[in-house]
Amino acid sequence: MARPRTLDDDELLDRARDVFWRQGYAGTSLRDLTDATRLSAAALYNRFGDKAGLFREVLRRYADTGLSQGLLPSLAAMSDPRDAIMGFFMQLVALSCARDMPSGCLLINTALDGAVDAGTLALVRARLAEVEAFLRAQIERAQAAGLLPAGVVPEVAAEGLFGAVLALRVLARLDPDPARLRRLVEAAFLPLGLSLNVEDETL
Amino acid sequence: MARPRTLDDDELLDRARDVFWRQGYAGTSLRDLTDATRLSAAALYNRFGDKAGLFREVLRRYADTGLSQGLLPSLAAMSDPRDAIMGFFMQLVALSCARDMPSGCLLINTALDGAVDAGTLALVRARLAEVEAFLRAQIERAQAAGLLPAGVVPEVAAEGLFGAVLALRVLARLDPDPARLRRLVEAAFLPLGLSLNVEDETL
DNA sequence: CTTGTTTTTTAGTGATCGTTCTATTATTTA
DNA sequence: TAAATAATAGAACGATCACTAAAAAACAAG
Repeated sequence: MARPRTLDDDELLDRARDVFWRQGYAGTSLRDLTDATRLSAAALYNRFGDKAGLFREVLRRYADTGLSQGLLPSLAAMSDPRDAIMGFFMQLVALSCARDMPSGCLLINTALDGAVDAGTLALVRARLAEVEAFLRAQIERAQAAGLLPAGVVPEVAAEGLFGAVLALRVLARLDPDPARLRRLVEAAFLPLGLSLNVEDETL
Repeated sequence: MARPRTLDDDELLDRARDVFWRQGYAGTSLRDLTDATRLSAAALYNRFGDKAGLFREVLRRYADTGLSQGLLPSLAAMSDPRDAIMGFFMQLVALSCARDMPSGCLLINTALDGAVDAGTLALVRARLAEVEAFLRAQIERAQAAGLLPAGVVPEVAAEGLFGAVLALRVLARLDPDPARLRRLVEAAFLPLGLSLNVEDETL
């Protein structure tokens, strides 16, 4: 009953994501986005309202596919919560060293971007809070199973691991050395008595 | 022999710094800078060449006054290197909670800003490396004085503390809760057997 | 084929971008 | 006072900014 789209939303958002990821929000122009999507500016505005609206959808999909609908549920389904935690950080280190993707985390980059509006920043905060909630849940699960050292407070331990996530994603832009990133994760694991599986060849 | 400047470089750079700090590099226009400095765009270009050159000078002065010429030497002069380390993080927490300054660290914000050129990014890396070098030097000094637990490797320990710095400055924008920031520092201090002076009223 | 609906492109809007040319202003030195 | 020098402001540069009105294009339903 209507003209079909030449590019579905998901593919469009993925292409726009790569541009925003590499250049930042303010550093990305509508021209950059039309070049990347092969769509006219008017077509983008018809779908997403304005540049900020498109960016918010990009962030939402980035968090959905990268966290909420992908990594986190599959990790949370693991039988040993310690494996879930270690798997999360192994994935993070691997992503931080991947050469075919922009460095760092789009959510964290955006959190430090002064050019984004308050609403978008709130979105970033909420999606990053999901990460900390995941870590806290796994720690609580591990504690209930008696898998953690005595004296571990889940909220505090989750804060510590979340801090390691932040440090990891910033270091990914400053000095993306896999060995260094692994040492940082090891240090964050110390209070929990955990250690990365060094024999994993994906690292 | 020539017309005097209506605003010296230091004051000019400080005003430009606040704008860049709040809005990011790409998010700051020449108009923003002329408004903040009360100088014409041509005057800025006469002094600094272009926007990127001005920004580099802003970063240099930010690092000079905030680190190289201010905090770090005075801390390094302390008799107990553990006090130097603790003082550094106490200062960082205090800065991260100060309401009269833009949140976060200009250097780290810039590190994650995709709109800056490679030369500027190299400058950021170098100045942040000074911080890690300072931490490493204090750890080595403490170790030589037998003030640290056995088995501490200065390079690795310094990496850990530097990671805490990064996490702290990102959290300052995400959730600037002083108590939370202090807990993060305490966690980073654990491997060194250190602890913040909780009775310090500046925190 | 016609109608209705939605997406698309085309072609622009005024505003603002970073930058530069030119002339003026303010000062020191001779 | 005159010449030299540097800093400044004013005015404009073409380019690009985010954004939009209007019409063409591409389908489904009748």
